[in-house]
Amino acid sequence: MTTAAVGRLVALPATEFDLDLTLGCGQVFHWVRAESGYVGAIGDWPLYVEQGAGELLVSAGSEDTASRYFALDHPLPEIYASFPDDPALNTALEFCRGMRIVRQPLWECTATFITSAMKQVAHITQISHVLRRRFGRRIAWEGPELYAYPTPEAVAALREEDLRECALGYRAAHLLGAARKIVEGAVDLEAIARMKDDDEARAELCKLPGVGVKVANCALLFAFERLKSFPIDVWIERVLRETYFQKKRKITAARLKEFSAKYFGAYGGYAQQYLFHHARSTKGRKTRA
DNA sequence: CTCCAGGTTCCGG
DNA sequence: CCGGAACATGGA
Repeated sequence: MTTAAVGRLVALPATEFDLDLTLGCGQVFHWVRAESGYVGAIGDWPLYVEQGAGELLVSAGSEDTASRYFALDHPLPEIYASFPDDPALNTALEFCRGMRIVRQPLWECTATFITSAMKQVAHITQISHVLRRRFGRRIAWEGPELYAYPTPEAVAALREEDLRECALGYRAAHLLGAARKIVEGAVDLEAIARMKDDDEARAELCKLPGVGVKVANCALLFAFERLKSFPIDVWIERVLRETYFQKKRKITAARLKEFSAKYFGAYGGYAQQYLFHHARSTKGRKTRA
């Protein structure tokens, strides 16, 4: 790929922004490295993006779309100041400084996390690309091949068998059922986005097959702009138990939920993602005594 | 081969 | 409310 293929680049001021962390922390799965940056789609909008010094370089004409997607308006200093002051979170913060929670398209994010159940990040990425290539719309631009995530309508029209062929396993029925409920109008993602109350939004999302509390919380955090939302997966549960509940037994899921909601505060989702990425990135490595 | 992965759903105490 | 088991697939 040449730079000419992605057109002229424009610099967006972006202090406290780390592109590698933001795209590599496991919140979004379809961006691929190209040139000195990444290419990917924001919905059906093609984009090349590159880290600059204190700025983000994006294809000309994509400034507004990119600014919103990469959440350049999130007040990171304020968010960091809101974090509880404890060693585990401080370590994660220094490791992840500049990582932002992006604003993903509603369906794309919800669907992706439906397919994420009991899957490693590498496999979630693979599934995302296969679904896009097979059932998504090809995006016209001069850069590398890009496909939009398949719409609810496109997925709803498939057979479960079509999805099983994409290595979705038992998640195929979930994704198909979710798409159909949305197409039928039984669940309205845009309406959920307008809900004031996070609990109400979560309950509505959980009406979709394949969406339980954890997947709903991921969608709320990564797409519905609910920065307090605190998804508890196997990694975070491990961190919580080992860091904040040492030696205590019989800590139920309800107890973990109650603790995390109270302890991590208004930007709990940011804290969660920093703890998550740090834990995953340092797994298996010896910690200096 | 065994174990585990950004879980959800269904079923018994 | 809580714990177990089933559910698919692939990487380590």
